[in-house]
Amino acid sequence: MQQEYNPAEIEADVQQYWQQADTFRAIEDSSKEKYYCLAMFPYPSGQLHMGHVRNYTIGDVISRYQRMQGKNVLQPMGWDAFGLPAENAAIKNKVAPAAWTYDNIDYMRAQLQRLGLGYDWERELATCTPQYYRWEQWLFTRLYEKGLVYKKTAAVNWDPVDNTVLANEQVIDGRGWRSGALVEKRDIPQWFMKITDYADQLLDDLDQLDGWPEQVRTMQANWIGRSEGLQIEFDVVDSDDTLAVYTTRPDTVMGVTYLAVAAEHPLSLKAAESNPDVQAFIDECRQMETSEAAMETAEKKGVATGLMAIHPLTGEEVPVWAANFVLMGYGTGAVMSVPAHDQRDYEFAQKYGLAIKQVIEPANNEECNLAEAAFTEKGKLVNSAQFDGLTSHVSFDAIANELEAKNKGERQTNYRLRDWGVSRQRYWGTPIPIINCPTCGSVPVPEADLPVTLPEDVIVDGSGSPIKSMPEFYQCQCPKCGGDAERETDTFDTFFESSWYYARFTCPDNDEAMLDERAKHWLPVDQYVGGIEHAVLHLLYARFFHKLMRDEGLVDGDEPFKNLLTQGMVLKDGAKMSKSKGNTVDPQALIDQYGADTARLFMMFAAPPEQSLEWSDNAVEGSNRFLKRLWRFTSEHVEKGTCPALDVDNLSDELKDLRRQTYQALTKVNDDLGRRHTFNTAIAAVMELMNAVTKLNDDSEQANAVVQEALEIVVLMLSPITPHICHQLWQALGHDEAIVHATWPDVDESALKQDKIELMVQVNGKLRSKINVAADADKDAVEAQAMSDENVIKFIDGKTVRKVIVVPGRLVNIVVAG
RNA sequence: GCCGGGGUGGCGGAACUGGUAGACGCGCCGGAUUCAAAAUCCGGUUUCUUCGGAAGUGCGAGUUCGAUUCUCGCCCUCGGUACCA
Repeated sequence: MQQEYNPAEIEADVQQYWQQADTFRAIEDSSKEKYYCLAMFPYPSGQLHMGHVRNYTIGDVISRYQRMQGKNVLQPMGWDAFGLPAENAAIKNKVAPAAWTYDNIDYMRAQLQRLGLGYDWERELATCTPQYYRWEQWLFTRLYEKGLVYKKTAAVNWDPVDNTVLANEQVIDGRGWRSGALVEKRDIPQWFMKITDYADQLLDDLDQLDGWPEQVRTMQANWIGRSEGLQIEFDVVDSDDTLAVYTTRPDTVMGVTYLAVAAEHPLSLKAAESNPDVQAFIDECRQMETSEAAMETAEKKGVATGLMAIHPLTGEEVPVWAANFVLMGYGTGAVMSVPAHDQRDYEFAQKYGLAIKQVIEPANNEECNLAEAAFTEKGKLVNSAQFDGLTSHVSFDAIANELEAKNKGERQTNYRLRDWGVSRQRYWGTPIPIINCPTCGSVPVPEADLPVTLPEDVIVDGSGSPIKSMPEFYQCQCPKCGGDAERETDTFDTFFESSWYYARFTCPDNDEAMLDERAKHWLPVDQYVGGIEHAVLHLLYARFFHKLMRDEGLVDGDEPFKNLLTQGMVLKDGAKMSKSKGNTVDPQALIDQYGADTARLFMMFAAPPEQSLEWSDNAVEGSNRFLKRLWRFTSEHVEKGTCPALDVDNLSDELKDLRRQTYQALTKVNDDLGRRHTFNTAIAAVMELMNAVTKLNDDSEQANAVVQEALEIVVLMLSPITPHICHQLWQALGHDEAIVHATWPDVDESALKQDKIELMVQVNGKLRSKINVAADADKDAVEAQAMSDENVIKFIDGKTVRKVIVVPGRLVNIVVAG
């Protein structure tokens, strides 16, 4: 064994061994328990960043640990290859998005291999290949036939200078990021998926996901936002029009003093024909950003349309206002306003001098001051005619019944969740497999004609998608009538591809079907690992897709991901690493300098996976130092030659102690790796054990045997985290079989036994002494020993003992008076 | 704005079920080794202190024999907010 730790050499050798032995190839084997571990696949942006290193190391550690538990592990890797950055790079560097993407994939694949991640590369896939995306095109046409897909107009951000649609992140302070032009809202026809048809399932099935973090389930439940309420119809004065609004607070309906409609609402548009103020307001609203955050934080503005609506219960006339905070694409595009009991309505009413009418008073004797703010709690009804005196709760049914009887209202379940708009006016994505025929309308591309292949040899110049000006792409015949028709030139939202890749990994080579029996073998994913930023959108869409595929008979079970680990971000100087901030650290430099094992060890040691991780050059050095120490110590130990068998019954106290520490560390690491996924504390436990092993000052043969046992367990415990060095150390410790095939060690319970344990003694909750007691001592004996302790007497002498609390195995607290 | 996290020494973090606050590592300080340095090894390291102790986990209250942990109200910060992935 070499004296010097040489990671570059070791890692190259070990990686070559894995490759030659095809170690990580996953083959379906029903005789072993399967374990499917998946880390969220990367967008091939060019190089790996630290977030990737962290993500994939976590997945690899879990995979290797489970493999040592005897599971048949599947750990695949692929590329989320469609997306905006490829088009931006194409404009900047004048390369086609496809070529840029494939180059990036080649480079990043090599980086992943250099990290020693145990993937089954046979299953690699890239979503930008027709072999992959043809199946989502196929599924889309199936869903079209089922009526789960429809077309409607929806708003996009339009850059009038670049003549292109912008993503929300490309709109900065209301202006296009490249042109600087004021961005406008533009309504265009787009495809939608009826995710709202699955809203109840997506909500209810969250209960099945006990392997998910509670916070993610809560976020998803809030996002879906199921509510029970009432849809109420208002007639419009001097018109046949009616105005529908939805409310979860029918108890406040008697307090409605105005209605608010979206700027693009038909009533606003109608009013604008004769009212230039309304037209001016509509024009102004067209220059608003479409993002929810921008809408909610923008100044609330409105204009009276001049129209009046009739309150369905009181018959009173209330004004109809157009307001910028009401979204046309959400609900009915209109809301009822109760300024006395809704804070936003209150502020709007104050600003425009609209009436505030109290109809709820606090149920208990609380104060409420409507001169200062709205009273938004539930309570007791007042100024509400026949409903006076009812509680908010009881009045729900009374008012709903009354409105239903008058045919002016209907109980309704609503969701905050909106249908999924999947159309993108971009080039680098999956073509939407629809043909628009002047006579037949929208016609799905027949299965035999799939895939609709995206041309890859194109020039992207920032003035819109190239396939929109390629007749050879869009000119076609209608599959129904045979007449001239045009292909859809929009592409899918890239969340489409990432919504089912986890399933395709089970059978990526199948060119006859989207999925086959292997999907039923491997799914669900046993452990999914990825960034917390995907807590809602990606994970919700993937859950939706799983249910769609289930209903097509393609997969079993309701949910795709049994357990979820959401990892935190990698920071430097407290901020997310980004090119614009100039605070990036290149993982390649880290690997080149210290090797993959040091990179992996640092990543796992610096913080628990769910928390953000602060980058530190010094701490990397520390991780490297530990590996060097481990290498040197093992090498020195091996030099001493083979050691005799352990004689566990005749060891010195010191050696017994070391054996106890060894198995205490193993117990801790078992729990940290297997259950808690707190790799940082597992590593700390191993370091602590190594400190104890190093300190042992005993040259006897039996000491050598105890050290051998400890080192073997240390190497086994570390091997999922730093697999290369452990592979070599395992051989040096005298094993012929590669450590990757070794099984996880068992705890020797007899080594953990202790005769005496240390207890803390507190007086009035303050630590005053520590006592050693027999491990099996009863409460009375422990209490007596604590009371007679010298340091304790100092604090209780002459005082009345009120109470003594004995927490077995932990502490004694003596409560005294005076 | 709304939804969900986080805040503990000089720094990253530990304390898992309400029971020793600061494990482990970094940094720093002192020592050994060295002609010297690097590397390595050993020891110390929350703050204050009259050396008895006292205070201390973002801020302010509360529950408890006992609170980093539970409750309420704030402050700061991060993620998401439906066309970034």
